[in-house]
Formats: sequence, structure tokens, C-alpha cells
Amino acid sequence: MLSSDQGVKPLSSGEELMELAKRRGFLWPSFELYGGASGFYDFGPLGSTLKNKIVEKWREHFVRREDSLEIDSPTLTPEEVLRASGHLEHFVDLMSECGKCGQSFKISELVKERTGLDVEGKPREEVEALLEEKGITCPDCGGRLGKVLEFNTMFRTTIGPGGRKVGYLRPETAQGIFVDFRRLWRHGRERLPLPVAQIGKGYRNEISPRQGMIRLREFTMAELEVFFDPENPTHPSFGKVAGERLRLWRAEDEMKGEERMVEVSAREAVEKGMVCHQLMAYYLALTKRFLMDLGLPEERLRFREQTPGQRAHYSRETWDAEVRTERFGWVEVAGIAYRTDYDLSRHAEASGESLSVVLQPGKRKVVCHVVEPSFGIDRIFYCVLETAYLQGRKGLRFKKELSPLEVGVFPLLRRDGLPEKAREVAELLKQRGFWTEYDEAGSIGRRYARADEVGIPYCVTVDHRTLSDGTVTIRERETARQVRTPLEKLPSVLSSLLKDELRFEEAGTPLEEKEEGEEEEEGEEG
RNA sequence: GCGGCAGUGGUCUAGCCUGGUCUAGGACACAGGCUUGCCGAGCCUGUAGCGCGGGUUCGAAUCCCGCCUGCCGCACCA
Repeated sequence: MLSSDQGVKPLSSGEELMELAKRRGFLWPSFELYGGASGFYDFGPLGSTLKNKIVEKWREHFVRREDSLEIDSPTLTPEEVLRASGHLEHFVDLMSECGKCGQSFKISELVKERTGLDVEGKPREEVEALLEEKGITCPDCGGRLGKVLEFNTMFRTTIGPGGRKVGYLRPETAQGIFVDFRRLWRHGRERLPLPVAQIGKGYRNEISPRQGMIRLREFTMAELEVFFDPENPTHPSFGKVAGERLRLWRAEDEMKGEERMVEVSAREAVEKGMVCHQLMAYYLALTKRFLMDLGLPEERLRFREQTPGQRAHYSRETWDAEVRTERFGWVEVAGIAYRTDYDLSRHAEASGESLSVVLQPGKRKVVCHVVEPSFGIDRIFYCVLETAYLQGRKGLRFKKELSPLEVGVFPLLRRDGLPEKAREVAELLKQRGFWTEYDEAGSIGRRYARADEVGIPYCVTVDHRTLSDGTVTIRERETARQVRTPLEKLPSVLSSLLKDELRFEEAGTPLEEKEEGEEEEEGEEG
């Protein structure tokens, strides 16, 4: 079952989508005025709204419904925190690749092995000279090692005057949660599992960011750290998701070179030992529901288990949620990692403070283990945008409630008091919480077309009848059909339509294609 | 980071090879006006560009160098 099925429509070129995104205010290259900077993107006005809506959906799924505690901690992080977490050791490294066989190596380990010297933290030039001097060659084939690359993916800076205190922009939001653990434990009334969320920017100084939004140097991540009792890795609400079907690509199959998917329910995944425990499976299922709620098609989702070599230093088991895109193939949009007690133990050790807790019945003292679902919001944003592009025959088609503009309000003509009335209607809708755009430029057809392009699902038009009987027309993007609805019912009707709780035919009385009658006959007008 | 290709208003593009006639032309888009009685109609007016920096030359969008950005391949993505 290799993925050979065709997309809804081919991406004529990824460029066309990006051109639309740029032109209509979704994405702009950052710092363009000064030539731009690779690995950064600005969200334009519509992009910002869309991104916020995605984040809000995440919050709904992973915070509000789950009774998670959400915090917001600094992005700039003192060095000792990231030393304790292992990031200093694992993010900052010197690498070199063999000129002959192409294999790349961590220099610090190689040098230590061969000479016993510790070059951790030494400048690049010095290490390069050392390699030459000691005649260190490729351990695989004996070939000459090429240039030493600085593999420093954390942005370093100093805090306060004097430049003595070193800090880094955080590579993940998680550490802000771990260091707050004791307060969170108390705030959460000393109960497990304890899910804690954080949404915010993360930074990685990628060596060469490519693929647009897929690899950024600054990105928004949404993370949940779920603390639990290692002797009881269950979730009280597991029953609600136990039947959710999961498409899994297991590490053992990947390591055999087989792209073999297994489709099982969340419950089966645990029972058959495919996923390490119930809590992991619970969040896999929740992740799937979240992604589908953004309008991503089920057949384009899968979970891929990372092989031991791919896993981060803190993880014992990791499942990546992947979305198949036209432009980039399968893209990892979330990672669900079993971090064990790695972080809490490391911070306890480094800080000298105890981070264990006492579980009341039985007074058992434990260091909590952690399951971490971690989402790349920008990548999800791209997937949502691409999906909207593929599904919108003309322009974008978002899942309605996700559309950055929900309703367009137009006067049929720019006279006879129609604009004034239409502005009133737009004002009303804005007050009722709709993302509304008022437009009176050009012909009505042009406005519909503009609205279609950015995916506005419904357009309301004010015409002469509005003035006499207080009704407006609502036009549905997908079919260009129209119904006529009284103004006083408009907010509730639109709200139901946007939530897919009301069929369009039921939103009002259908509008005849052409209001029959004398067109050519009277010929005279003022 | 390495190699190849490329960069002209918001978008697409003509011009570049064979420097001057380019105070850079067109289309679409956008803004204002007229018009317009339901799906990108028309007319008028307007805004706006040679990626950045340096060099060659009497003269550079055009030739040369560096940088930036993008695309493709390699590497990297803990």
C-alpha cells in the first residue's frame, strides 16, 4: 500500500500556491526590504488569523477539553537549564564528513576515542588543526575527513551587562514546563496524570533551511508535557478514544526497509504492544482527531515510529504524526515522545532540588514520567494551506470555521443607499464575532471571485429588496448558490452554516437564477 | 555549507547575448472616478519596478566581482 494515489488536483507548481499565499496576505518572506533572511517567514494579515485559528483549535483539543494547565515561559533560557536538559551537549557539536564515503561524524566523540582528548566547546579552527595533526581519519573507510562544520543549532546570546551570563533561545518550549514542575504539581492539586501545555516560539539555527515553512529557524510550537506515574501509564478518558483507528508505520518495519502500514485501533495498538503504553496511544488518537478537525484528509495521515537512531537524546519511544503533502511528500507535523523521567531527573540532579512527588494513597515517592506530544504549528499551517489549495478548485477552500475570513458583505450596487446598509450589516456581523470583510469595489462578480480566492465560505449581498423587506442574499462559495434570509436571522444562520450544523438549502429561500420579467422592454431609465 | 541555474512595479513578463534610441514597454492586479440590478464587463485617471553593494565605461537593467534571496542536486535536520 505504497502511497501512489493521486491528489485531488496536481500542484501545478508549488510556486503557484506560494504566489497566491504571498499575493493575498498569508505568507511573506521576512525582512524582504533588506533582501530577506532564509528560514524566516512573516504571517500576513490572513495568515495571522489562520495561524491563530489553528492554535485556538489546538488549545481546544489539548488544553480546554483535557483540563491541561497552560503556561507561558521565556524563550530566552539560561545556559544551565539547557545544560541540564542535555541540549547543550546534543545541540552544539562539531561535525565532519568523510570525503571518501560521505559518512559524517561527531568530532568530539571521534577525537576522544582516538586520542583521549576532550575537544568539547573548542573553536572550530583548533579542532580542524587537531584532526590534521593527529592524522584522524574516517573510522569506516580510512578516508580523509573534510572540513569541520560547526553544528550549533541553538542561538546563543548573553544576558545582562558584561556578557558573563550565557543564554540561548529555547529549542523547545518543554524546558520551561519542567523547571516549573513543583509549582505545577501543587497548582494541579497533586494529581496524575498532569498535562501541562505551552504554545510559543522555538528556535533552531538550521544549517541550511529549505522547503519554505517546513524548516524554519524560528517557529511556533505547541507542546504538552503529560506527567504520569510510571507504574500506571493509563488515561482516565482512554475509553473515549480506544476505538480510534491509527495507521502505524513501525520502526521494526522501517528498519527492514519496508514501508508497511498497520491499521489498528488505539486499544489494539496498546494490547499488541505496538505502542508502549496506553497514555502514548491516547495522545496518538487525540493527535489524529486534532489534525482531522483542521480539515486534513484522513488518508493523508499516518504515524511513523522513529528508529532508535532517529530518536532524540531524551526519548525512549517516539511516534511522528506525518501528513502527506504534494510539495514535500510526508511531512512530520508532530512528535509524540516518551521522555521517561529523563528531564525531571536531570533537572533534579543539576539543581540539587528534589523533583519527586509523593502519591497519596500508599505514600509512594516517584519521579514522574512524561509523554510529550509536540506540534509544529508552521508545518501544520502549510498542510492546511496546501489542502485548502488542492481542494479549492478556484483559490483556497478551508474547512469553513478555519477560514480567516468567514463572511464577505457586499452592496449589490454602489448607490441608492446600498453601501450604507451593507456597512451596517458588516458592522453587525463583526460585533457578533464573525471575521467579516466589507467590499464595494468593482462589480459584484469580481467581489465574489476575490472572496472565492481566499476561501471566504459565505458572502452576503445587500440589494434593493434589503431596503424594503429586510432580507439579504447569502451565497455559498462551493456552489455559488444563493438563498434569501431575513437580516435578523443572519447571525444565527451564518453561525450554524459555519459549523456545518445547517444545510445551505435550509438557510433561507432559494434565489431564482434570474428574476424573470421585463429586461429589454422598458429600456428607459433616469 | 558545496555545486548548478536564476532574480525587472503586487503578479507574470519584454528588454540583457550584440551597453546609448529605456526619462524601462505590456498584461493582469490594486486605488480613485464614471458606469454596473448577482458571478473576474467597459471607459478615464492614478500608484508602483531593474534584489543589494562595488567595479569597468563618456554611458550599465544589459559586462565583471562580492553578498542576499529563490529553485534543483549533495550534505545536514540532534
